[in-house]
Amino acid sequence: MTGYLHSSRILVALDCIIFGFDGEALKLLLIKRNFEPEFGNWSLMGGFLNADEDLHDAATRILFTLTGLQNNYLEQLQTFGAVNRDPVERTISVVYYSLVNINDQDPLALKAHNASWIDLDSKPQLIFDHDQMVEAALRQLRYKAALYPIGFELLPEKFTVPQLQKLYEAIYNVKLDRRNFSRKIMATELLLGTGEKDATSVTKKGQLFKLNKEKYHDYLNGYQSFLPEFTELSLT
Amino acid sequence: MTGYLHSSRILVALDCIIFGFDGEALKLLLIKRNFEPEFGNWSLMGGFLNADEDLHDAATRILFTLTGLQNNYLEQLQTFGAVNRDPVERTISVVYYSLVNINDQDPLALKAHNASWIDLDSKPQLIFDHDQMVEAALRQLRYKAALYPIGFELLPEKFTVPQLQKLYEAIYNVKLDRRNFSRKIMATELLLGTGEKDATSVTKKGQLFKLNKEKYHDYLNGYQSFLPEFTELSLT
DNA sequence: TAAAATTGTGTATGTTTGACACATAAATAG
DNA sequence: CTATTTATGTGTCAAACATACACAATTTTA
Repeated sequence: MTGYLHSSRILVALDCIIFGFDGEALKLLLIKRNFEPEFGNWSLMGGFLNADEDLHDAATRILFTLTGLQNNYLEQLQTFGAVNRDPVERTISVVYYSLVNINDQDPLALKAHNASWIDLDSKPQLIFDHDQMVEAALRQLRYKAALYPIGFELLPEKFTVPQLQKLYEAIYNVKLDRRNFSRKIMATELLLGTGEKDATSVTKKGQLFKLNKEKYHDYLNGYQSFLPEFTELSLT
Repeated sequence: MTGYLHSSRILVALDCIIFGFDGEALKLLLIKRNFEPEFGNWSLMGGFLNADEDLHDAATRILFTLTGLQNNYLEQLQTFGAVNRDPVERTISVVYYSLVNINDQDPLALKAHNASWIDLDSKPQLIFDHDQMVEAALRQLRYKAALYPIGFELLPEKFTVPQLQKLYEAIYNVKLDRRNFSRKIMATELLLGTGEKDATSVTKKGQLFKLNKEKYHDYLNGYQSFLPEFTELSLT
């Protein structure tokens, strides 16, 4: 029934949950607001939809503005539309979440927006309904990462199996068995050995792998499912 | 960054995908439009968000208007926001999907809106991007019904195990083994026997069950997962 | 009254998960 | 430089689960 003339045109915002991983914990890129409203409080990065702009393009723009990155994993999450969610003016917010490699971002852009990476565990209270948005994003990340190998989006191009394991442990907040995890991952054929060894880590032993792009896209397109057992984990 | 004054206020529509089940096939409640634009073509039921109305309330209102039903399963799916998706005016559409018992609706409301139940398999082409919406809704239904027992929302209060099986076969477009399905379902403890037998079906033998509401809510809240093996099915 | 169809329960097999042992290589402490 | 500690890579085994298939009982249909 779209297409009627109608009087209620409404402000459409976008907010973006940006996930990163530093090798130990899941992190969020948050903004300490140096502008009104809610000056001094923490929030997600956001912006408004322009009249001549696709929704997804707007999310891409907002992400680029903050991180300097353009080709990240970016997926629409949900739209928040309670009447009083923004006290200033009725605004609905289309929420996206993004997975980025924490090393790739533009530090100047971050500084300019007063943004910093915060451990998910020690997240401050956010403005408006942004806490609910983060909660929903984490749920979605957990679901999605169980069926599709999107976790790799959070890692650098080359990584070790234990690094990958730590990532999944951080996402699902569980301890996994090294041996079983390794076997499982290797069986997916998603990892290509590079022959190199990890030089950055404290312990130098891990073999560096990179992603098998072809297999990766097969999994993304759903021809096979990734680690379905994680779908059963209680998501506390 | 919500809260700025900003000039781009945009028309916000809602469209609703309504799933039903007639014992054999999954069905959609669709509208043959007797109004402009796109007069004579098929579309989803939709409407516009009022300025003083929560998003979810608006979806509930639209569903009620068409079906006369108020307490159905109703979940937000995704927001569609391509610039030219609606040729009349820039409109973003927040899409909801709903699961209803096909016997419970108000026939007068359906008539008044020129709506009818159409087999998913023989769906006509819909206006604008509504075909994409239906596709996304089916994907979501398949995902959700694998982890949560929301399929029951499509059945009458009392039903037989074979009826339930047919529903899952329709949702996932597969053939399931009677014996294994029955065992699996009984193990969930979601079914309470009523002692009665099915009088309506051609074959009168099936025992009628009803839903164990308590267990049902446990599953919905994610304390256990339902039939996770379906998450692995190829969703063609 | 017999045959066909549908429902309910049982059993066997192959696969996968999850728990744990051992060997090897690298880093660290003395 | 050597021994100890730490982290990584591969292997085995039992329990749980999915899958395939057999048979009995009841109702419908011919």
